[in-house]
Amino acid sequence: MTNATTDRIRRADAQRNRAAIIEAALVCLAANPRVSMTEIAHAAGVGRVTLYGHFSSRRELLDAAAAQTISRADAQLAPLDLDGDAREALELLVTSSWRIIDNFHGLLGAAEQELGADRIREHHDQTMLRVRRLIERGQAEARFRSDQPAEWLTACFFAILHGAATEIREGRLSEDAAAKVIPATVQALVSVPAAPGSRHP
Amino acid sequence: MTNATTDRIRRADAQRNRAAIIEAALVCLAANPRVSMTEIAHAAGVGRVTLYGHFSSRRELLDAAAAQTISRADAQLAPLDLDGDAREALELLVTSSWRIIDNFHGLLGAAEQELGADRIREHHDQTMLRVRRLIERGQAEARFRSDQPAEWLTACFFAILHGAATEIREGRLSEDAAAKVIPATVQALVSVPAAPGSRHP
DNA sequence: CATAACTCAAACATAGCTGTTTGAGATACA
DNA sequence: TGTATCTCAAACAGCTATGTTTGAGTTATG
Repeated sequence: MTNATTDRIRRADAQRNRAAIIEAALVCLAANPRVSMTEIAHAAGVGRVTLYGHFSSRRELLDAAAAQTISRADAQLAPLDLDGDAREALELLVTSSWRIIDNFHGLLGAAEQELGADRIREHHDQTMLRVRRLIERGQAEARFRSDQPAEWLTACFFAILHGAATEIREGRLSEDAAAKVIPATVQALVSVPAAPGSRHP
Repeated sequence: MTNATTDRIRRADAQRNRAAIIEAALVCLAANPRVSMTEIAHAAGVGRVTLYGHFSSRRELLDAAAAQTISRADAQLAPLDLDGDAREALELLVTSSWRIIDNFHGLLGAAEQELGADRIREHHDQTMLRVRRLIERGQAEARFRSDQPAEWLTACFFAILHGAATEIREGRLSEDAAAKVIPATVQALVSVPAAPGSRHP
């Protein structure tokens, strides 16, 4: 089984299994960045030897999973126009990205142990920077709270997204409900707080 | 070296080392629930054999770390009077607990691999329930937003606290700054949002 | 000061995981 | 249908980490 073969000439079953392995890797890594290759194989419904037949090392599997995640992120995030109203831009970003950011999280965790996994880190850094820039712009325009550092608000953004992914993974939150609460929660995070003296109804 | 010996009759150096090992375990587990015993020993400034001299297994060390965390939590959280104004109660809870909740997080992660680590899970569940009850009360009193499930707001509470701990651990947030932004962020999470039509300054 | 407690380098055994090989059976495809 | 690809059980090798033992040196304590 030569891994240098392009997808185009793989048999149907090999293609299916390869895709299943990558998907299983992303799911398992999100839950546990140190998941074993045996578990990933099992989650993909293939044997361990088959997994190694497709990816000769953990590193190679991580790279393939990263490439797929980056490709998906590029397809979903790059086209986003974040130049309009900061609130609406943030909501658009949240709505488009919350599912995929959890994949980054798992891969980043795994990448910590694999020296050289620069691509995934760099891509995630770009995403973080993008979020941060948007938050900074919202602050400059007084659309977002500026009493807290943008860096902290960015960290909160990701914390909430990952928290949501965990809730979904553990069955406590449905995807439908998530699509509603996540954007609202992120908006709450960045909203300018009411004046200290004002009372809420 | 008999581990059944009570602390009272341990030599001073043994007491110091034992405490250092537990503390190192909590710190290391918070960063990585699967940290090796070798790393914990190193972080504690002792040899691996010394660690095993004090704790005959990973499980025993986890239990001791859990016992200490529970004891600290009890000392710090149990006396809190959460019966007053929901906003103030939540702030009190945040201010008192954010440092210790990260210890629970690491221990819970480690506990996932150790069947029987029920005490730490149970204690954490109690804490979660306590937060959730408070949030529910705040919702019932219209002091907190009720358009999102209390369960979700509880998850966000913990996500923010853990996010903060990570930021501190990685040097991006100082403890001083954390003491300011965390309570404000948690308040933002639960605050009743402004009416959809109102505009912010 | 004498002695017990404590520490730890070195070495050992074992378990679990990664990575590899082999060959028979299954699957895909022309 | 023939053939190449693909899969995987079984087995192997090597590595890492856990848990254990030994004995010499260090530290604490009465």
